[in-house]
Order: sequence, then C-alpha cells, then structure tokens
Amino acid sequence: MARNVRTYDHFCMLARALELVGDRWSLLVIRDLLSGAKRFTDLHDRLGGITPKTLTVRLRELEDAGVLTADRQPGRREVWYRLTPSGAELAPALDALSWWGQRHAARPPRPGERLHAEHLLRAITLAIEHTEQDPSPACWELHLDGGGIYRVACDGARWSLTSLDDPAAPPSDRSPDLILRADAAAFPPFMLDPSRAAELGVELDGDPEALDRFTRLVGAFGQSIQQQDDTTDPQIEPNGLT
Amino acid sequence: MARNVRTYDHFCMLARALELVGDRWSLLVIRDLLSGAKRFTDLHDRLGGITPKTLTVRLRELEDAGVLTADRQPGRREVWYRLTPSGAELAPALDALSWWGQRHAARPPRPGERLHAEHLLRAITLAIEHTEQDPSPACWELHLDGGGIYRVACDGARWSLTSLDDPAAPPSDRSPDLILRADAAAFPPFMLDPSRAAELGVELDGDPEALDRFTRLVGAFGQSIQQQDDTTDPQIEPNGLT
DNA sequence: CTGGATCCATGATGATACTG
DNA sequence: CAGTATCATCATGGATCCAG
Repeated sequence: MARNVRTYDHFCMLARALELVGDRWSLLVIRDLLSGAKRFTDLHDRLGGITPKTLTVRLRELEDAGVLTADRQPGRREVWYRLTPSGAELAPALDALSWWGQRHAARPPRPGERLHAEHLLRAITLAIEHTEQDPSPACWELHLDGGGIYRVACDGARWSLTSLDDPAAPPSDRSPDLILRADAAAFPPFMLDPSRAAELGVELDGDPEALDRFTRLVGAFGQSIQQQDDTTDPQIEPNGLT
Repeated sequence: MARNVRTYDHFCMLARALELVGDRWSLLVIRDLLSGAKRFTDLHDRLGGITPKTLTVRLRELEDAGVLTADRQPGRREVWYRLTPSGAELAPALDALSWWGQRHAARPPRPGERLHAEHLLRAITLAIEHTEQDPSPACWELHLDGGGIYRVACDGARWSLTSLDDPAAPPSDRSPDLILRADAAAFPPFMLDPSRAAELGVELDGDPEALDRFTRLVGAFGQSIQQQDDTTDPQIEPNGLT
C-alpha cells in the first residue's frame, strides 16, 4: 500500500490522531458513518463538494488506519463502508467538536449551503443531549420521502441517531412513540420552524406527550439557530429545552 | 483581511468547526496554547516541522476565527499568543481526540521523532485523568533546565497542565507537594522510565505520599507506552493507575 | 536576538469528464 | 454503483533573507 501519509513526527497523541483522521474531509466521512453504514454514492451525496477521487483516497486511508472497513459482498455491486469499533470510538471527539461549532459558529443556513437531513438531525440530537435536563426515553422514527429513514432515540440517558437504511442497523429496543413522514426537501425547513408543518406537508403521528416533547425540543433548536447571524458569536444556553 | 478560507458549504456544525480549526497544524497550535500563552518562537520550537510562513498564516486565521489573540505590548518585542475563552473551550474536543490517539495510536517514540516535555506531560496528565479512580488533590511543580517550568495539578476532580513561563499564568491555589528538577533533555527518558532517575540526574523532592503517587502514576504511563509497538492496536486499560 | 517575509518546488485538492 | 483519468489550482514545505 504505502499510502502517502503526511506525518507530524511528534511524540504526541493528538498529532498521531490527526495523522490518521485529520486530513480534509476525513472527519466528515466519519461523521456520516456514525449513524450507520453507507455506500460510496451515499457518502458522495452527503459530502457535497468532495470529488470522487478525494473520497476514494480518504476511504482507502481510513481503511488503512483501521477506522473503517469496506464490505464488498461477491455478486453485489454495492460497497458498504462501515466504522470499525476503533472508528466508532471517535464519536465523543466529533461530538465535542460539533458542540463547540454549535456554540461558536451556529447560524441559519446560507443560500447555496447544502442542508442534509442527516446533518440537521445530528445537530438537533446533539443540542438536546447537551441541554435537556433529566431526559426520559424516546424513540422517534422519521420517514423522509427520497431521503431515507432515521431513528432518533433516547435510552433515558443518552440520545442517538441511527440511519435505518443501513442493512445492518441495530433493531430498536422499543417501538416508536412518534412517527414523522415528510418529503426530503420539506424536512429541513420544517425542522427549523415546526409551525410550518401543514404548509410543508409534514405528517406527525404519536401519543400527545411525545408530540409535545418533540415540538418543544425541535422548536427550541430552531429558534436558537434562527437567532444567530454571521456577526454574533452565538451562545446556546442550557435552557428552553428542559 | 479576506483570508483564503476554504469552506465546506455544509449546514453542519462539525463542518463549521473544521473550517475554523481543521487546517493542518491548527489544532496543534491550539494544543500548545492550552497550557498558557506562548511566543512565536515558543510555538515554532514545539511545533517542530512547521515553517514560519505556515505558522504565521495559521496564527492569523485563528485570530480571525476568534480562537486566539496576539498581545503586542508597545515597547516590548515579544508577541504573546493566547487563547480566547472560545479557544479554551476547545479543550474537551482536543482531549477527546488525544485520548482516542492514546488508545489507538500509542507507541514508544521513534528515532527522529520530536519529543517535547510539554507534549509528554499532556499525555500523562490525560492518561491519569482517564484512569485514576477517586483522584485526590495534587500539585507537582516541574523545573526543566532549558525547558521551562510546568505545574501538573489536580483539584480533587480534574487534572490540569499549566506552563509557569506564561507571564499571566494563574497562581496556584495550593503549594506544590512535589518538586522535580531535571535537565530538559533528561526529562523525557525519565518520564518513560522513572527508575532511571539517578542515572539521568533527576531530582525529586516532596512528601513521601506525593512521591509515591507520582512514581506510581508516571510508571504506569511509561509501561503502557513501552508495551506498544507499531503493529498492535494499543488499548489502555483503566487499571494500574488507581 | 524575535518575528516574521520572500521565493520556489512539490504535493494535495478541485473541476470535469468518462468507464467497467 | 463505484470509481478513474486528466488537467488546473491551491496549500504547504524548504531555504533563505530581513527589519526592529
């Protein structure tokens, strides 16, 4: 193999980590695999802007680094990329960086900025995780026409985001207490302003308590984003989501 | 200004964070400022391998990003670079990445690899933080001939690493219970194998309990590093440091 | 001396098109 | 679906030089 590994040559664990996952796009590839395995084109779609060549190179580097594996089943065209246990352990680091970004670089989407449902869901899940006091269990199932199926769940302590399109997605340990159906294109604007549900054709079903909690948590996130613009240093306060 | 900011154009808080601090060398600059303010040449020494041009560009970018500030006191030649509160809040993210590196990419120093006392101290502090059960307060002061002065301290819950060469270093809230004096060159080999203290001319003073704890914690770290080589995927177990 | 700036070489990334 | 191929551009490294 002998891939072109740019080193720092420091005896430093951070430098070592960055040699493995610090290249441009690498952490974003890992981000998109945290919710479950993806195919090459799934990743290419979500990573809008990356060229196929760079994506190929990154996938090979991360495979060499032991962070992900490529499942190439004989007789199937598709290649499913999946995090190894080592790669999955990067979750706390990505969450910490994302949470920093959310507090210091949040702003409403800009025109021309790609807005993928999965990234929006990750931001909301992270905000809830960091701000909701005394979380109770939850299981929301989101069916996005043309955008896949996701599960956002809380086990009573931690929240998680899972892509149910991954053929090996772990089964739920509880049935959904809320189901959302929406067009993939309508989903992001809805999440940023849940009051537009009817206008955007978003269907919500579930028991009243779950619906109320969903609307409250998502609404608080949307407001925290809409309040920010490019000139302020945003600060998300631990309130409003309790 | 209009610096050349390479964007991802994703509505994603991780991508936003990486646009600010994800360039090559950026997180290592922040790492070296976490222990206190540094001058240009201090950073250049610790970042061995970075060119002055790249360091200049990174410092300007991070200043624009609000992560650090440059103190240029009139009448003084030195420029002291210091993290802003926003920059200091990156500590959990850097710790998470470093800890991942320590568990998945640890190995003894390679020939030709730069081994700076500060980076070694950061690795040890992090390992102790993650593995010691029920930490009690501690305050170690390390005087390195030609390598500065550091304080490694525990307040009873969290460990910290502070460079006492920073003219604005926060005062200690307790007097040191252990003082180490060593030549800067002798310090890294000593930390990786504390039994070589006499041979390397390292002086240790303090009360017996503190000395015992220091030797135990540092010894466990050194062994966990020495056990690794480039072929194994290291795993640091939460034991031996209790 | 510190804190850079300048010039050039090279490697990494981007844009676009195409293929097994 | 999962990449390659080609070309252009940009970021980084290496070496040297300079002003306060």
